[in-house]
Amino acid sequence: MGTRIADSVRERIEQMIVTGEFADGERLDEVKLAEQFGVSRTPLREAFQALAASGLLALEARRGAFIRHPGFVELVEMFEVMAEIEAMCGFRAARHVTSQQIADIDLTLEACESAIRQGDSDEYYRENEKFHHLIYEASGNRFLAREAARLHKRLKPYRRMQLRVTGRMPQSMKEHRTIFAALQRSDSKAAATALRQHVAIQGEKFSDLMASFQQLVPGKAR
Amino acid sequence: MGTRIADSVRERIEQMIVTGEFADGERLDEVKLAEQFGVSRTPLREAFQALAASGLLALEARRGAFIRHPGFVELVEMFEVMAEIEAMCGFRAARHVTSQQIADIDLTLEACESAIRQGDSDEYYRENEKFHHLIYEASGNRFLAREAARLHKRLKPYRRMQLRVTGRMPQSMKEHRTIFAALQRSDSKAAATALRQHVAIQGEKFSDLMASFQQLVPGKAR
DNA sequence: GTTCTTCTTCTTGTATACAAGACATTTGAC
DNA sequence: GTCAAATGTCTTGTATACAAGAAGAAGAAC
Repeated sequence: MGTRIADSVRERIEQMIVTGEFADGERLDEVKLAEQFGVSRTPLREAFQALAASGLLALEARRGAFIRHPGFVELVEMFEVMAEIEAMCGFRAARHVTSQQIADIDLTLEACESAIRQGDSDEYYRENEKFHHLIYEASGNRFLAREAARLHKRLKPYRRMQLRVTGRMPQSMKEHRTIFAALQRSDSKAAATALRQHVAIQGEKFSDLMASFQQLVPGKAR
Repeated sequence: MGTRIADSVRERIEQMIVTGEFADGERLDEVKLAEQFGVSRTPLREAFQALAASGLLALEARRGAFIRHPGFVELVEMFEVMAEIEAMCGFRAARHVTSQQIADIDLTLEACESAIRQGDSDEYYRENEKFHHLIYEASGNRFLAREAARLHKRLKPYRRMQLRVTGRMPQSMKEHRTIFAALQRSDSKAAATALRQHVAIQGEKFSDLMASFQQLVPGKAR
């Protein structure tokens, strides 16, 4: 067994949480889950700790582990921060990006367009993710890149549902092109603004997010 | 025994790490440390996991836990991000700050000045910390506030040594006043700029940081 | 003499056993 | 009848025992 049980358990639980398999505030029973997964409590507890560190779980001393879905307000707050972080990445990327990175980004954009033509939203999603990560890297600040990736991952389930909204894909694509153009001509401010706009929750995106949120976390109005 | 051993152990190790008691890359022996602290391996391992999540430790599968001091480059990168996060807090705080919060901030500033007059750098440090945290809170974005506090804590040891540099305290104080004035007149841009400047590593602060870094993590040039 | 293989030992990863706190239920007193 | 206290059960926190992988040393083959 070369792989760590604790890690695989963590991923499985994480998946279950982000797909909305647990209600908000629900208590996770160590023994039951361990039994269900066919492992002992030790790796399960380690998984709990990791999930708590990511903010998906709240560990209360001697009380247990509780599912902690972000409320709608917190979600909007997170997107607000994400927008600013992405803007920061873009600002720096416009100055530090290499021609190799420009070429890489160009490739993902073409893959994105191909995905749209074929109506393959999963493929679009994957390439979209690559696009953003490439910009994080291009910022030239590796700490920033890691933080951006972390937050990006945290927001994954909500962003994904948003993309399914009709007409969002071509609009998103257009924004990608705007961002790319700004990077190409090393226009820091334009890159930052375009990325901020691209990520920020405003206008109809607001109600789109709200809808996907309701779908994922029903009954948590706040 | 109302407190969790795992937590107290985590804090103790954290303290040991940030005070430079371990060399970079050093491997931490579970058994030895457990023995030294008089606890079993279980809470110690949990502490390791938490420290790894904070980035202070690198856990390599079946190899062990290794001390991971940030290199100088990474440190500068972290301060760069911190500056931007603080700017973001300030920008939002200028719009959302309540009169109660203004009063609270004012109090810490006066405490800061009193600390300077008495040459009490520890007291100044504590009030300085309060000042920044109040601004995080005043941003009105609780997620942002949490993230800012997290990064702030991470940079604690390096900032602290910087403050000891001669003449830094009054300069820092002046900047606090500028920030406060911007908040009072709800000038978002000025608040953001002032905070960015206050936190950013530039000019002589660069060499100050380098010096304190060398002192804390000798022999890690990068 | 060098290199590859094998064995030993050490260390981490996992399971299980034990202790102690928290919550609920029941019983007793007012 | 209601409230409080005590006890019992359940769950988490900690300790220890066991298994498996990795690094290092020793020996054999070339």
